[in-house]
Amino acid sequence: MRQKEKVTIYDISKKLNISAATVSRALNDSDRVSLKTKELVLKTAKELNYQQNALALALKSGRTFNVGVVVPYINHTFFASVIRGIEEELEPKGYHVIICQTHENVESEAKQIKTLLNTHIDGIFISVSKTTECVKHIEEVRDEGVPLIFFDRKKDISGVSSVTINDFEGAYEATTHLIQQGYTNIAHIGGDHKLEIYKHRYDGYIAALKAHNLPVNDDLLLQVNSTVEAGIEAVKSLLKNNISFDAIFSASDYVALGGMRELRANGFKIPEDVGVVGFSNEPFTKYLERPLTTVGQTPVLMGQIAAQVFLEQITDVKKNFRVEKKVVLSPELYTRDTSIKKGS
Amino acid sequence: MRQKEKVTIYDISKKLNISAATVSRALNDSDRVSLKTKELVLKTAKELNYQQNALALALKSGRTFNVGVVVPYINHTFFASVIRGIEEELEPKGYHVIICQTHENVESEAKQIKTLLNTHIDGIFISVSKTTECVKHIEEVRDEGVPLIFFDRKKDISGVSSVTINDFEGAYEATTHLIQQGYTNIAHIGGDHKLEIYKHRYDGYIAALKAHNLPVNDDLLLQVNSTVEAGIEAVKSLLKNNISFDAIFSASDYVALGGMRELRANGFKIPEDVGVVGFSNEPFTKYLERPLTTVGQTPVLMGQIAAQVFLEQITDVKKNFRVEKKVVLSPELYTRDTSIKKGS
DNA sequence: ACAATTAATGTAATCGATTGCACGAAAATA
DNA sequence: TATTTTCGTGCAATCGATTACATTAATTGT
Repeated sequence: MRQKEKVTIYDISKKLNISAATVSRALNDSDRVSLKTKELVLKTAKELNYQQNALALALKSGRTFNVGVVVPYINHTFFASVIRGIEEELEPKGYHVIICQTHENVESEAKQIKTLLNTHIDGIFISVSKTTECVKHIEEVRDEGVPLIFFDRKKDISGVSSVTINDFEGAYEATTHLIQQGYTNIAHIGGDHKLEIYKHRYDGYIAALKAHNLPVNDDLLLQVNSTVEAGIEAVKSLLKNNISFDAIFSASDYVALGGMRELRANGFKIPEDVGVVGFSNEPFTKYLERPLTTVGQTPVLMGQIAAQVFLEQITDVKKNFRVEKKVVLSPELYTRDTSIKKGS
Repeated sequence: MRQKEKVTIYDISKKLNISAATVSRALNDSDRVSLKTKELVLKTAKELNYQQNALALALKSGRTFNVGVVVPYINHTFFASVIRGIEEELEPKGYHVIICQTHENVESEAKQIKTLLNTHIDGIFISVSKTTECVKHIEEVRDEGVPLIFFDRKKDISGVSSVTINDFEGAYEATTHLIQQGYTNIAHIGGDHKLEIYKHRYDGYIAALKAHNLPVNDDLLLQVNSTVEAGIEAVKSLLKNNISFDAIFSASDYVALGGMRELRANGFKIPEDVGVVGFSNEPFTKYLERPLTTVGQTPVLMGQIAAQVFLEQITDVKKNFRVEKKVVLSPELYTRDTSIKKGS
């Protein structure tokens, strides 16, 4: 099967004995073409099954109607949902979303961004990788004049907009909830503070303890990757070091899952002996044998808003100015079995 | 911040007082350029930070070095892993992967494919949606001469290659395992037979029963969507109709998860009262309070092989012939807690 | 030393669509 | 009727890179 030759405006122009310029104008509904020719062109275009060549258009106009989304992992429900939100908002406007994964690797992130720029996308949405410290590759995007929007995991770069959730608030609420349930010795298994989100969750946890006059115990503070395996290891280390605790506030559902597994393996009952709260409201948390209390982040909404910020931005660019917009969403605590003491 | 003007071969040619043609040839390492100019051009290109304009190249050559991957959901670990495999294989060759979701909706699928074709991708990888019956939009891809490769969920279309797993074998092994564990009254909660994979899993289940002289009971056969909710509903309906069973072989881990939840809610013990086996080896299955027995599908390998088939195909197209290639991978049973009777 | 090669570079068309400018015809105005 | 507008259309350049063909310069052979 050979490649079908595509129909171009020249084919239409030849068939109608008019110039390609007129055809182009007719297709773009210019007011400098007579109604008659317009209709004729439109009819013929349909007959020949004309499809505008996106590449030629992009080359000429500089706009591809493609945007890039860069995330650590596409199979984390949180990111997948944000992408869903972005798609929902941009698809009606004719945009196409190119999704890239970094697997939490800066080099990969830099490479993906470079490729995206080379593909001439109209904008980039990014949730930075855990290993991202140097932000040169991100500043480059800004300097090329390509709209960039951070979501969830951002870096402080001047002139760049972001949509995040109030991680502090989420952590504060989660921790307060545990305290109100009667837990007093709450461990926090968080993530690397290089990522703002983990720093904020940590801060929220600390603030909640202080607000309730509970001591902060450094032994109860851990920083790990957000994987099930890391959760298992974290609890193992707590137990090995004979550190006593009656609850865990984890900055990740995966870590919480691993932690609970290890606790059970060591004979602890949840929530009787140890209360557990996670973060992200991954779908599996709801369906566990004992559903996990967790902080939800309204990811679809986050994506939608990020897309809106992008759309504002591109009209701003046309007007030749740029506004830095910082949107912060509120999280929501889903109270489920793992943090509700039977007695209370 | 204004858009930085890009450096083109004309900028290089002006600076060196040579023609753009020579610059182009030098950059492409043509043997019709003197070594001196070649080096000079390469040096100047580096100095000016020249980046080839992918759009112009694509317009001229017809190749974009972009491929599209169309899946129902990107947040299903199975699909995400296949994508990972495709990326791993194609990235070194300079290809970029555009990921599209259909949300199990044919209309969306057709639209995504149309957009991909319009974006002039070099090939398409697809796992069709559940609702895909009419395959006109897929035949169109083939007819346009764009390489198309099915993975996992395929349709029978002549001239189209595919990479799948042996679902029959996986189901046969899973069912046989349950039988060997002493379960005799095994329900099968499958999926819509419009998808080959579910038909094959059903066939494998039936074949295993027959091979062990067990009767096939229509009451024990259900077809549902692969969601947790559907699993809950399925078990509800079995219980409501007083249909007795001592095991479930589910064609989906999500359904199995929902099913187990409902069983427990009704006081059934797993695996003592009811044995359960899922399908896909989703990561959460391993970390459940009671880890789920399930059939693994080597998705990364599937992606890699699909990519290889694609690469073969595009060289074939150049040679002006096309081979239809059907690769079938072997699944693997992960035996875990939910199907191992304590006594045995 | 002169014709015949060969090597290196330039010219211009091409990929498909857009758009500023120019031109002719028809319509409106004086 | 003469003159100015308005309208519809065409010409040609442009976006950036590639490449067949032409041309010039350098090299070889006799």
